[in-house]
Amino acid sequence: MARSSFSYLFCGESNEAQELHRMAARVVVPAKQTIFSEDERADSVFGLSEGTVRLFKLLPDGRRQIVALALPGEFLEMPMIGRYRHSAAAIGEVELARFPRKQLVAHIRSSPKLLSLLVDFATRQLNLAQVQLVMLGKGSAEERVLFFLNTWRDRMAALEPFQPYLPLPMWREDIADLLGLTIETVSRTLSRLDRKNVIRVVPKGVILTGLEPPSLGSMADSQTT
Amino acid sequence: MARSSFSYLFCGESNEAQELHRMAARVVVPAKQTIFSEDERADSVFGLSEGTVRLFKLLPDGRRQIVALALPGEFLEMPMIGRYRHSAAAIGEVELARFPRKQLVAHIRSSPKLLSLLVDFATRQLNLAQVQLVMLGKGSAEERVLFFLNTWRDRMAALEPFQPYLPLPMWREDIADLLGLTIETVSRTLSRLDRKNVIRVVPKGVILTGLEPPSLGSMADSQTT
DNA sequence: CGGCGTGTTGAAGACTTTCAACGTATGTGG
DNA sequence: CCACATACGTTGAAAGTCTTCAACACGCCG
Repeated sequence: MARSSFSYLFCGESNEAQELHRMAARVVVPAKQTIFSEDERADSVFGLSEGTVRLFKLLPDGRRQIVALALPGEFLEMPMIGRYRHSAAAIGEVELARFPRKQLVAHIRSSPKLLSLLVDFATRQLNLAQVQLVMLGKGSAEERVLFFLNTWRDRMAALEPFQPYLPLPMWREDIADLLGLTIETVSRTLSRLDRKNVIRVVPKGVILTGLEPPSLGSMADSQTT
Repeated sequence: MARSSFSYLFCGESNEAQELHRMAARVVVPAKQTIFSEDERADSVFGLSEGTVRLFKLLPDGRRQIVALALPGEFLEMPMIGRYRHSAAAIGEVELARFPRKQLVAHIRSSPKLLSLLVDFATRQLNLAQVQLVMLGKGSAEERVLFFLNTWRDRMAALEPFQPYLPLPMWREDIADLLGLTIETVSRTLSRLDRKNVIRVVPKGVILTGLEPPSLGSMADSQTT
């Protein structure tokens, strides 16, 4: 099994990973394609092997809020639930592991190890969501953008060694919908940070020149003792 | 064991509830008292038996964001984690079940039933957080207040039969910090909704006169098939 | 009865959004 | 290989919403 497959990333090198892997179908989805939509029956469960996926909710009038950006090793939704609670779409081309839900659920229920991993995963997601709540509730436009860049940098660093060049595979619209801003405000804020020499805005990313750790701690760890 | 104890509310009438109950110490905390603070070592895990608890994060400059309001039957934090990820404070007087964390964790790990319940709980919390993300990111002041009232009404209805009078045990400041607004804006918005005959503002609550279901669906269910 | 914590209302100010125009990049077809 | 079309990004000016600062009202408890 490849080190870059979802099952390995989620479970590590274990029997559980092997078993998950056997159960999964590899699916490649082209950029910008929808993977599933909110309220659909969740007959499949998806794990992300490669690429970035936006998880979002739509309001009746078309407003969109991104609730999370998924990275490799993460489920696109909580697996035990029978209906998708948000929509998912590929940002660039992505590679997914698709599981038949009934089969996956039965397997998870029978494995304390997997249940524990799932609790840890959910805990991590909850932490991420709550930190983002703080940003949306209390942060100015500049704080939100800096928070996003810091968070993104930390999450990327967990996948590959740090580089001053931080790739941003998503569009301005995605950043805006994640931070509860408009694309214009995001653009203006990035420009202002560039003028202040905090970052350098380059195509498809930024170069971090003067970025200190965020004020909310790295919320990536879910130490499980 | 009382029907109103945390263990019963969390597990239902089962052996697991009995065992949890044995492990718990009953603690009563007076109104406004802090229960634990963010970043402290989480040697105890708390479940809520009675009352309302605010879970919040503080920014270095003192700004406060409430990430959730806990109701009876809910853990105040994810139990498997060694350090509190947010602070908790009693709104009115509350009754808690306090568990020694090491013991509780060991017990949970050994019980697939409890692990499953925990996954379901985490899933529900994640859904709540994500719906709130949408509100904070995309909602106007009026939408946020209506969303809060609807959500609160739904959560209360799950505990006791619906009444047109909706008690609001928390202060204006809590509502403001939950919705990412100021107390003045909350107050003005409630007054405006009163003038529009959508609600009637009364001491310690509101009377719902013309409130339709929220636009985001009841996010209380985490159907687990 | 008085005082403090809490809630409401008003007016000025700040920040983000909206609407609009312009710039830049990418990719396809001639 | 260039030209143009389209999608994405940036910038400006006006407008709107929420915040801030301030004053006042209400209610509870000593």
